[in-house]
Amino acid sequence: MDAAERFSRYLATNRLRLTRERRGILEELLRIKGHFDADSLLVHFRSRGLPASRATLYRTLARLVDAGLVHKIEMEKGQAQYEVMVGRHHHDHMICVRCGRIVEFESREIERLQMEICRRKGFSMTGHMHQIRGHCSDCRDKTDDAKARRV
Amino acid sequence: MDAAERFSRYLATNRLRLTRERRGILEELLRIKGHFDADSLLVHFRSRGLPASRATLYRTLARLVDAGLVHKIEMEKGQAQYEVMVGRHHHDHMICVRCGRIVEFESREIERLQMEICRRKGFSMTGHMHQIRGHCSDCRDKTDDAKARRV
DNA sequence: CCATAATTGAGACTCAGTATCAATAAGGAC
DNA sequence: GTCCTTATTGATACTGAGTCTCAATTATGG
Repeated sequence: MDAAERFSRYLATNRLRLTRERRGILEELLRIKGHFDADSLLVHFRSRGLPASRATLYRTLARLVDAGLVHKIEMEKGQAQYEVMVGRHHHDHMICVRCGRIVEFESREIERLQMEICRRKGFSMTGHMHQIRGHCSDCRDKTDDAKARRV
Repeated sequence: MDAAERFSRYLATNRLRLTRERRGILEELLRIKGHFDADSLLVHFRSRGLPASRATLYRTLARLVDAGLVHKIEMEKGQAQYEVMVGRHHHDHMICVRCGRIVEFESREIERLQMEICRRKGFSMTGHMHQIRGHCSDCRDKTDDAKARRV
């Protein structure tokens, strides 16, 4: 079952409608790789004359997240980032506080420990957010250089 | 070394000044247990006639976070939550999406795995945010009841 | 094709936090 | 203590990211 099909079914089961805008947005998103935010997506759409207002983009992204086709990455500040989850499985993110680079990671072991913690505390998990903040390999080197020069 | 002393030293080393407002805010925070947000803190201060404007509260909280005396919990939406970290060590949070309850957890093992992941990816961690979202024990029961009734 | 209800888009609005800037007040030098 | 420099404060304006409103439009089921 492909992404379009999955979205159709999601919409149908929720008594929502498959509109031209929704179809267009999903179609275009499937072409995008990596992370993006809602407003740059709007610019992208406008620049190609694709139909979609700001409101509709935000609304459709929320639907796609709900349908499990897109993942929203809440940032500490600034705009949320999104990524298409078609053909990928769950992962978390390391975010470079210097250059903004987002590096993915996954750990079965951490996921398992999380479940275990929830079980112990009587919590039923619906989701989680695990972000590691720091300097990516490139920026770490630059920072080291800066330090070295300063000494 | 107590909290006031730690804050003084932090301010001194950063060429910042220990003002009446800053002293008062820290003093009052030390009385508070649990989690709180900036605006309810403002209401609290106003109701007792303590001196502090909204701007100063936000600014001072940022300083206290920087000094390591307070921890800021970025929420998915709505206001950030804060908690005083004096005499406590690091932990992460489970947040009930139904009632907003915040439950703390800690896992040496997860911390260790995080470090390991960073090492492997050449990332140098400056911090992390790990939030588990779901239903707390109370709300889970309520939800189950609701489901049961619906059937 | 019709009726109904969901959707859209333009722009107003909200919310949480930040910036501005003149008045005030620390903190160090003397 | 007095003076000087510079940080701080508070009232308020502003910002950014996202949400809401509502009349016009359009998908869907009958």
